[in-house]
Amino acid sequence: MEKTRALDSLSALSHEVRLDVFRLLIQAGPDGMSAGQIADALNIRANTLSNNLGILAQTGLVRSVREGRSIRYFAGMEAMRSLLGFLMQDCCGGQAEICEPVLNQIACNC
Amino acid sequence: MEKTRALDSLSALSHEVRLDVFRLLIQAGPDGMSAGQIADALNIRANTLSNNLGILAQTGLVRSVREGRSIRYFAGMEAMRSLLGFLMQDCCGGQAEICEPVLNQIACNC
DNA sequence: TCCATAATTCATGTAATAATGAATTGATTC
DNA sequence: GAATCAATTCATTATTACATGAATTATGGA
Repeated sequence: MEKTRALDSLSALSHEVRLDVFRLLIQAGPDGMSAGQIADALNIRANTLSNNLGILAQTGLVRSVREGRSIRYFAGMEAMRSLLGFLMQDCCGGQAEICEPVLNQIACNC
Repeated sequence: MEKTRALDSLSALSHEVRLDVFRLLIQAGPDGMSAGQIADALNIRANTLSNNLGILAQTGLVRSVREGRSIRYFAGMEAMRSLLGFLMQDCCGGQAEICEPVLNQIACNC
């Protein structure tokens, strides 16, 4: 992951609504949730949520699929894992072999 | 980890200087680096760096120890690990047992 | 075709963040 | 105890992000 994307990802998560949305989708797992379900669950206005979903989606931290007149959102586990990889890159003074196998397991079967 | 601290941590990392500093300290490992060494390595003014180290330190993402007239900084691996735990909490629709053992290994022997 | 629902886009006023120069605190050495 | 070096604090200015109300696009059903 390049630095610009890491910064965008971290910036996306450093906002209460977006953090709540991301964690909700993490917890929802493979089923995901529609925008309306997210708005109801977190009590957020539709346009505010839409803006923030867009910001998360730009980073890959959430993905979306249209289903009829709804749009279903999912946590982007791959983006999450590569963000963690970037943060921990060359950890511990070059002994990367200690950390990288761990990070490779964050995929979490979702 | 409570949400407020997670937001502060993510906000701290979503800034180019602070992200560079954090990753540099991750790479430096257990030896850490003095503020002056960090400033030299990243070509940052002393007061700018000091402000940003302070913001990182508030979150626990960096720790510091005075050594004579220098101050030595380290990456705060424990804070990092608990941030990841918060982000991934109750991952995958309640099947937390898939993810938590992985996160517990991020400690990375540093 | 017309209406209702789901979600997004746009425009605006407000508030939070950041970089810099100057001054200050703390620790060492002569 | 004066001088020096390392790091921090303070005050100012400029930039950026945010929430909201109103309008718009897209889909499905009557």
